[in-house]
Amino acid sequence: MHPVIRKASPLAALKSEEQGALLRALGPTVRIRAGEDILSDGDRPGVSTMLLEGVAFRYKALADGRRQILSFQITGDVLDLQTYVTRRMDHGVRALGDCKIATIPHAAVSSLIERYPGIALACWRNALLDSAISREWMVALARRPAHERIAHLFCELTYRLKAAGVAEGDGYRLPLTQALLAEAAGLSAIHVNRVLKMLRNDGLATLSKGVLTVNDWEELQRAGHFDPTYLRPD
Amino acid sequence: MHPVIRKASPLAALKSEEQGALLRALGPTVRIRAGEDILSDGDRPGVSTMLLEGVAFRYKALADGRRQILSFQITGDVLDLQTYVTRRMDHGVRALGDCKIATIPHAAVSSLIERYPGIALACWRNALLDSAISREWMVALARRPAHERIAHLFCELTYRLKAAGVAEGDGYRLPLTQALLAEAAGLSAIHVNRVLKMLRNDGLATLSKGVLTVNDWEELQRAGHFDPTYLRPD
DNA sequence: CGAGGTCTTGAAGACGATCAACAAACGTGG
DNA sequence: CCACGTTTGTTGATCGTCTTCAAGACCTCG
Repeated sequence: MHPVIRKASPLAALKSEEQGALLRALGPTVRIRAGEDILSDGDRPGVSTMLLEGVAFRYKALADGRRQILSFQITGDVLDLQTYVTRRMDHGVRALGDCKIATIPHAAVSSLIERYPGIALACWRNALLDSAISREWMVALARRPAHERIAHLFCELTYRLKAAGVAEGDGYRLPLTQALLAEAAGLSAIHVNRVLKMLRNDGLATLSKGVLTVNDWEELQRAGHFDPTYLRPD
Repeated sequence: MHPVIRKASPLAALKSEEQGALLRALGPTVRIRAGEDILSDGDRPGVSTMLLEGVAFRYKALADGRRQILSFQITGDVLDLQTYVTRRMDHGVRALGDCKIATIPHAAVSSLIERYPGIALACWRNALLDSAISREWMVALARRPAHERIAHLFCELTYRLKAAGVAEGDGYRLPLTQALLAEAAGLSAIHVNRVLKMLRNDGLATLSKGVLTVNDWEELQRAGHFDPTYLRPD
């Protein structure tokens, strides 16, 4: 299997004929450096973008300059299939660490989903997984206290990255600053700092110098009320 | 145009031939009373459900019994096209007021989207609109203070219901209790009460006996930082 | 070595939750 | 029609979580 079609991804179910067609439609690989926008709010791209390597995040900017991170995307995710239908991006997508991407012209998307129903279904599945993650995250933002939110986010990222075969072992590279974590969790950076200290002291997880170390996976899941069911599209 | 295919809905762009095919595929109309589940968490329906009349809401229950409302659905929305792909509901959908629904067997969905690409596209558009609303709501839950959240929610509902031609004038029926509003806004019912009092005293909006009256639309939009762009799929 | 980003800690204050009590509205049955 | 229990709405008081302000330590990289 091509490394971009990572295991456990919605694309993994594609027949090899379909995988080949999809990969052939991809344009050249482009490197994006950490912190750069892959897609900006208001863009009207004529292509759809696939994340080949690295971690990126969706975000919205508020009028006063604050930002809210909406979700994280990992290797193998299609970042803006939506622009194929709606044309205009209503949020930005930014590289967390260094990334590699490739694009597919919307016209090629058209003929792919027309010719290969399996690809259309896989894209649909991908979008539904994103929605499921959004729903779970809405509940966390609205109802869970700070330490549960952070624990839950750590669980989700760890689970997804491991399922994708991108992360291994107890500690893995995750170039997330406390400020970014605050923008994801709907908290202030200062409070994130205090929560991280608690998680560290309690021996659950440690985020330091861009490496997330999960010290007690069972307890971390409990702390974040994490149930991975929503990540398995069944 | 059939009243179910309400104006401004993603389905409104369908050719009349496609509309006819869609409507013929619908099963008999079923009445649902206020407060009843249309779909429950964990359901594996063999049909997809369309909301013909009324307002419903998606929700998730937390382990401790609290609930979070994820979104509101109105006349013409397809409630669980997702089960066509993922089979299992990961949240519930409940009737806010009395509703009418009709179902379409998944097999019929299959042949519809196969035969009429326009229907597939409209369904896709419908799903993307839901996602856009989720994103906006995530920002509100994470970053906006209570009165902005409530104002924003009132704006969104008013805008959508008017665009759909379901609500008219400055006051319209919306059987929303303060407790439910709290479950949607991620607040306590008591605080919702105080916020409503403020909105009422400031002459922005009044929610009383299941009727939402918008007293000052311009000011309400400002108070909620409401920009309807995200509701127009372009 | 200096500069900017990141992390850390303390103190004060705001926003919203919780607790407690009561009023008003509503539906039901007597 | 009234008595009632239940749901919904209202208000006050207290408390806790998280924010904001302020300052300093650490780290990395030119």
